[in-house]
Formats: sequence, structure tokens, C-alpha cells
Amino acid sequence: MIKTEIIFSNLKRNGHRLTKTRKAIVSALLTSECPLSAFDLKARLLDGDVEVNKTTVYRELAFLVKHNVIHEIQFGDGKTRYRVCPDGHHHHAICVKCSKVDEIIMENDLAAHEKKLDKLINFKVLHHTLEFFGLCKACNNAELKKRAAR
Amino acid sequence: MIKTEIIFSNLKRNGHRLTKTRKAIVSALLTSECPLSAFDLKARLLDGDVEVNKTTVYRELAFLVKHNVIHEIQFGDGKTRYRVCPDGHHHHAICVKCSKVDEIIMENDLAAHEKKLDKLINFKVLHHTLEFFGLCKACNNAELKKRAAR
DNA sequence: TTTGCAAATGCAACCTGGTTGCGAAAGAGA
DNA sequence: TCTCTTTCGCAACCAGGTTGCATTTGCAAA
Repeated sequence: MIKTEIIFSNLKRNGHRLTKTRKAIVSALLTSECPLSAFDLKARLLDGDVEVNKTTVYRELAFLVKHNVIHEIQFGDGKTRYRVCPDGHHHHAICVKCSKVDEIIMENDLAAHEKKLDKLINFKVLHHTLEFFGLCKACNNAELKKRAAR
Repeated sequence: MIKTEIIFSNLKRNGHRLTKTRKAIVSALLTSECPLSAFDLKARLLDGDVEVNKTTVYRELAFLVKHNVIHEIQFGDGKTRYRVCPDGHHHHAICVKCSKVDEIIMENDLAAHEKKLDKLINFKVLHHTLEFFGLCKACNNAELKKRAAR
């Protein structure tokens, strides 16, 4: 995976060490199909036989956020999740039943809204969060089937 | 305030008691200009000489959410905030410096997006969150002034 | 290859927001 | 006023996340 190498060499160039933990965390986040919480991440590292203390996980995540390798996402369940910085700005569709996360891209853009906020109430938008919560295809089908059976 | 009376009589009609605590919490949330956390609320009640145990605050908030009097809002700082259910669906502009919260209404609606999600990936949206984070007018001015002084 | 030092790590203890079990207090209808 | 159920307060607990400090480890220079 080429993206891993780019991240590693960037970190190295800026004088940071490439420890076993750091490499494992970046790789895990890169290969994950959805954002991971600190807890999820710790479990996933353990699957790959890398045992890491939770303090280290939190510190490493903070480090990677600080150096713009990953960023935080909040789904409102009290857990902070992390994902490798995407090229564009994405939003998410989160299934409230199975927690599956899909990335979505909004075409008629929120950028226009951010500009409007500035004009109307002089609010300078730095960033925003937009998450959709509902039922994914599979869960919705299961739900419909259950209802039909009654 | 007439809205208070409507809420109280609705609760009463449904067989719920109107305790000192319940009345104080509803009133505090109604008169607050921004969503309150459990902690904020407890402090505000104390200002009005109503001392309430934190467990009671959390239980009362859960009760009011369950009965559709208030709802939760997440600003991603690890605290759940509450506000009296608004007539329409609002979003927020949250100042990252002073934490001032403004309500905003989006005209070109997200409802169209929710329909599109359903069509494209069969995702049934139940609800969504959209919050803008940035600098309010006052904080932005202060920031500009500080920069000009340098 | 070895050495030295800052960066990274592990551990234990801690903090904060929120929850649970249970006995005591208090609305409100009879 | 009595009675019964809802509500309340307390203490103990839980989960996610943080901090201080001593130890280990990359890695660059010698």
C-alpha cells in the first residue's frame, strides 16, 4: 500500500520515529473501512499480535491528529472515532442498528451555507459536522421482513 | 410564559407529577438562550435556589427526552446538551472560543439529501446532525484586532 | 558498533460525564 | 388524612479519556 509509505516517510522527514506501535496504528486506520475508536483500534492491533497500552493508543492518536495524519469524528455516542485524513471532505451515513458507516459526498455544497453564515451573522466557519443516522439497506430489509411476518 | 403552561398541563394530563424539580428544569431550559448540559443546568437551578442531586438531573432529563419535551444535542465535546423541542428542525453555529450557540435554519434543505441517500444506497434516514464550528462575530473581531496590533 | 539522548511507552492513579440500586420523601387522587 | 406510586438523594459504580513518572527504545552521531 503506497499511502502508508507516504505517511511514514513524511513523519520521518519531520523528525518523528517510526515505532512498531505507530506503524501498526497508521496501518490499522488505513485498512479499516470505517472510523475506529481508541478501543476498537486497541482490539484490532491485538488481532495483529501488537499489544499496546491504552495510554499509548490515546497519545499516539493525539500525535497523529496533531500532525494531520488522521482526524476525529464524533457520532454522538460518547466515543471519539478516528480515520486517516481523506482527500475530500466527507460525511457519513451511520446505521443506528448495526453501526455500519458509509461515506457520502454532498453535491449541492455546504460551502455556500458557510459563506451565507458569514454574511448573515458574521460567523466564520472553521469546520462543520454533518452525520445522517438511520437504517442501512440490510437492517431496513430485516426490519421490513419482521413487520411483514406479523 | 405560555409555553411553560402548555408543557406542564400536557405532562399532568398524561399522569405525570409536577414536582418542584421538574418545573424548575423545564423553566430553566425554556428561558436559556442556548442548549444546556446537565452540569450547566444544575448550576442554573442553584442560582434560583433549587438544589438538585445530579442523579435527579440526569433522570429528569431522560424523562423529558422520553416524553418529547426536550431533546439532546451533541457538540462533540463529550457533553450531552439539552433544549426544549423546537417547532422546526434547527442547526447550530457554535463559537469555538466563547461557546456561544446560535440557531440557524437552512433553506435549501437537507431533506432532499435524505431522499437521495435512500435512492442511492438504500439508507433510511431517521435523523441527522449538522453543526458549524467557528468564530462568532465578537470573537472574530477580537481576533482581527489582536492580529492588527502585531 | 556502540553510545547518548530525546521520543515513545507502560503502569497506576486519577478525572469527568453519566448510570444503577435502594431506601426515603413527597405529589395527588380517594 | 391516608395510601400508593412516582420521584428524589445518596453512595457506589462504570466507561472514556488524561496525567505523572519511571523505563524502554529509535536512531543519529561518534
